[in-house]
Amino acid sequence: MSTTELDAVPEPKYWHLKTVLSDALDSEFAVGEILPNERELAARFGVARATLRQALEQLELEGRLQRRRGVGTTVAPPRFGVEVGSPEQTWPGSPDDAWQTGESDETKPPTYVAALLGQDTDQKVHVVRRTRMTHGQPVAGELLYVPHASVPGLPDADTSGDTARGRAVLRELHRLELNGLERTVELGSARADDARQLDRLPGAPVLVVTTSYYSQGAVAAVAVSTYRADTCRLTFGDSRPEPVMPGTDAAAPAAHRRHRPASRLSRV
Amino acid sequence: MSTTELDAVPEPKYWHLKTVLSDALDSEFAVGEILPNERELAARFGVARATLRQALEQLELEGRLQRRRGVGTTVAPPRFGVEVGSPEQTWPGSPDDAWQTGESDETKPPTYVAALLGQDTDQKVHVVRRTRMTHGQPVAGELLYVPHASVPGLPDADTSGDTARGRAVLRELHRLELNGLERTVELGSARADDARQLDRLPGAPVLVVTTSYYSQGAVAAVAVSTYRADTCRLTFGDSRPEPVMPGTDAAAPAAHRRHRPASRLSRV
DNA sequence: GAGTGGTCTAGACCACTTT
DNA sequence: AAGTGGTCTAGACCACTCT
Repeated sequence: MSTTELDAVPEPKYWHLKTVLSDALDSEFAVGEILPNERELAARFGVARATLRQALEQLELEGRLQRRRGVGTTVAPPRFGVEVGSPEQTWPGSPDDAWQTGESDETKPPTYVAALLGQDTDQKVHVVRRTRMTHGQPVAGELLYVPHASVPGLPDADTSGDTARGRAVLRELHRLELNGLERTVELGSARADDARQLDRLPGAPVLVVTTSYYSQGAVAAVAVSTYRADTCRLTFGDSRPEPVMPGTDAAAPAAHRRHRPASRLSRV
Repeated sequence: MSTTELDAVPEPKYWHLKTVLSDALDSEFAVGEILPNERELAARFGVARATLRQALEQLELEGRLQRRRGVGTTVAPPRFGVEVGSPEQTWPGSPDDAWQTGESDETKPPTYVAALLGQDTDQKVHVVRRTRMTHGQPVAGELLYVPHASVPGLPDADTSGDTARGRAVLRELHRLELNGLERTVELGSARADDARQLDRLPGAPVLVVTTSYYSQGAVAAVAVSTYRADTCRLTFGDSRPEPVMPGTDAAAPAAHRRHRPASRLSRV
């Protein structure tokens, strides 16, 4: 079996493998279909399992595959577009937002959050856990940090781990005027708790969105959201010059919510 | 039952290793310092090199380390914050933007770009290559796709691979009115050409930002930018609630351009 | 219990950079 | 030439999900 071509360019095997597999996915497999298992695939391509896995890992990173221990490897559907930056700026927990409020707690924030909030590290804040669902699947987890100063009306009674308390924090937060917000997006890997929440293994790649909510010139709250990087495509509707039409379902420019906007990573 | 449940959780070695290394980085190493080589580290921790590498890979993914073949592994500086979504919406190539215009070409766009542009796949468009530099390092590469319809004034003379032509395309583009834009962010892996441009190996993780520029209700141009995920933190200055005051320079909330907002991935 | 992906080992050689 | 990280192998065992 002369392996055809390309001895001139010492392309790594796993890289070439990835290309071959990628093509095969486009032409021979349907979404949701299960691939042959790793040992079989490795044998079929004449490589060690570790090499085969290196290719699969990349394809999973690109959202083309989904692997689950004990089950198998399946062809992933195109990534969801999850809206992160809607033109109308609202506090977290607004009636229309896609998050489910979870437990609330009261702890010292991590240093980088304390820095964003402009307060000392040893000062406790409210922490509200939230989850974002799409198509019945959890796509993101969030920790919302709210300093006591932002929700002065909240009684101190501490029924920790209570979802009712989480809702109370959000309700109090809404009394403030929202003066703007700022976001950053970076790559991270899922901590153990995030991973569990997202139905992934620890270390899975996530997109970390950090949002600072401003009120009266100060940071009133900080949200750290971790989105599954394999299944999500974050969308920002910066957009639109026309008069704001809140409530109306995305009167955004047409032609982009297409049938299946093929990922840039698929075959052209 | 009677025994403590501590060993009930078999944490993977590489995961534990990563934690140990992460702590060591914070306490014993300075930015830029080189670590012992992989064989030595593996021996020191009593694991196989592959296992050690699994931990290093994660730390690199999180932007904590930087590895270069033939050189060694160094402690990475905190991620840059690169502004992606400024409040003032401008065409690419505006005088203040951070991009260097490169070669221009004329080819068929990939299918997903054609879809965004709302035109057939076999129809050629202008393609302008651009590079974004920060601190003397390339942090992003971009392909800007401009349909002929958007730049009717451009002569057809094709001196392909010319940077002057790239600038001409941008200049013509600026004649249009910009009516809004839309962005998506997703995780990808660097193609061979991107990798070369970003001084990384193919397959390196990148943040892919896709921007659709709208003019008169249609998509006038599409930019696909790939940022180094290991070194970049994308920032979006969504911000600002006050009545829209175009032209006025972002009266954005202060206190957020801090000295060095520690990454969420560093020790708390 | 059978089958899957996840972890781990102990080697080997290659591609690259520096000396 | 020496030293680094990058690729690859051929095994082994573990954790998990199904039936």
